[in-house]
Amino acid sequence: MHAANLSFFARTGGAPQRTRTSELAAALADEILRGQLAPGLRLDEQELAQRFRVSRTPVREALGQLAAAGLVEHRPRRGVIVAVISPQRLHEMFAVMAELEASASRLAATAMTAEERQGLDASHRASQTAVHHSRIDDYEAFNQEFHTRIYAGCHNTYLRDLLNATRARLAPFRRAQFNLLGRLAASWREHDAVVNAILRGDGEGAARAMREHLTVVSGAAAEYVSAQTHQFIA
Amino acid sequence: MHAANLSFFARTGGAPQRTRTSELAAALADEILRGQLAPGLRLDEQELAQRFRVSRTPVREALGQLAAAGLVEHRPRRGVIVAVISPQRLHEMFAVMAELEASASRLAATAMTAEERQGLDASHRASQTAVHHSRIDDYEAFNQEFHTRIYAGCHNTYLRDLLNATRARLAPFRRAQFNLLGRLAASWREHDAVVNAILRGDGEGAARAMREHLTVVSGAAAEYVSAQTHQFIA
DNA sequence: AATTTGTTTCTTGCATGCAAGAAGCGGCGG
DNA sequence: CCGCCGCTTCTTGCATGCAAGAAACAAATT
Repeated sequence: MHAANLSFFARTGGAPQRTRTSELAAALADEILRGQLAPGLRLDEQELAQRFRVSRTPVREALGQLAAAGLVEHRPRRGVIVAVISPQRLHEMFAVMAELEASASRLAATAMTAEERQGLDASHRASQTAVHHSRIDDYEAFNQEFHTRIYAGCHNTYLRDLLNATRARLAPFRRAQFNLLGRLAASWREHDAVVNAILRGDGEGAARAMREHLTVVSGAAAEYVSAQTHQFIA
Repeated sequence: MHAANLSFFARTGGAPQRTRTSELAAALADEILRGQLAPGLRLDEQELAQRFRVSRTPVREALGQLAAAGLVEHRPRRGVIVAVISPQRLHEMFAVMAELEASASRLAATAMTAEERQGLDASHRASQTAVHHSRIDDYEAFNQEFHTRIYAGCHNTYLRDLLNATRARLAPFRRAQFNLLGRLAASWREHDAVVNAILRGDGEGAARAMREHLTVVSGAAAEYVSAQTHQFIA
């Protein structure tokens, strides 16, 4: 799985117009979101400049933009570190993620086109075989698609931006592939509730189903990560 | 009313540590959010450098951060312009604002402390006199306070950040003081529904009431602005 | 021995310089 | 008369240089 598409710095649409600063920002964001640069790690300007064969200027500009996006923390005159997310804040972000997805579901229930509804339904049905055969990786792909389809279906680019940004910031903490095996069937049933509500245009029901679904998942993930957060405190 | 606190660049907590770049970013964000720099306006690096008596470097860094935050648009090799918000996107943002506030209300209904509930109730009751005397300015202040108290009451700093950011970006379009007079009593009743739901711990009810409240307000504002958006296109 | 202060070194923040694109313009051709 | 092409100029993007602040270290004093 390539995390690059999670990055809101991958401005590679239309007229890409690559500039060193933007490439650096995208590359660093990617490494951070993938967890290759651990939270708390100090990012040295010179070191990065050497590594990417550029001067310190574009490095500084990229770091500044990452700081504005919240991926790194900038202590004036004291350097830049990869943002450290406290367990508290992690819980908050998961909670907001659930709320945002619930909102997207509500909007999607009334805004989706017939084609979008069909596509969502088809994808969801297809995922059922992955459940039957306990193919976790396949299901995970369907799971991604499920959420992405709903993001698209809400027809609200601002909400999609918020969702993608939040999802990206949570990405490093999802790697855990937390015992999805045991939840495969349950997850599908939860998805089913969301899909049915959306198909019948029940926004409120879709929102509630999605919120419940994510509250379960988020809870587990947050617990899991919180338990081992010490490794990030360094 | 000073808009500085609306800016997410006003990182003036703890160790302020002023750096020219951060001051520039805050100052420019402020001017943009106040509408002093019209959307579409081209921001010349040299000109800004002269105006703020600094070199181009901090100006460039500040602009890069504003671009990362979405307040300006960066066309590589072609300069930076103040972000233009289409009527479409404006509608979307208002819709998301309503969803976010609804979520905050839901969370507040269960997370608020006894003191916070008392404070909300007291403030809301006090605002009633402003309605009786049709004192719009007073009511507007209470209105602000009402929303701020709910932001605080949800006990979720990430959600608060999203709310503040969205509210800030919408600020330039709210200036319109759209015929609040006629809505004074209605607004208070809508607030009343939210407050009652929160006080009785009814998250779902609070969310619904808040969403309805904001859908009314947002709709009006969006219409109003869309109608005269041409002035921003140029 | 511990703490504090002075010094050294290293990093950051900003200014400046230079080269590569982009916009504007004049001339040429259709 | 209009459109296209090369040139000029201006702006941006990046590199480099320098000074101020912070961290690290050492020495001296209590």
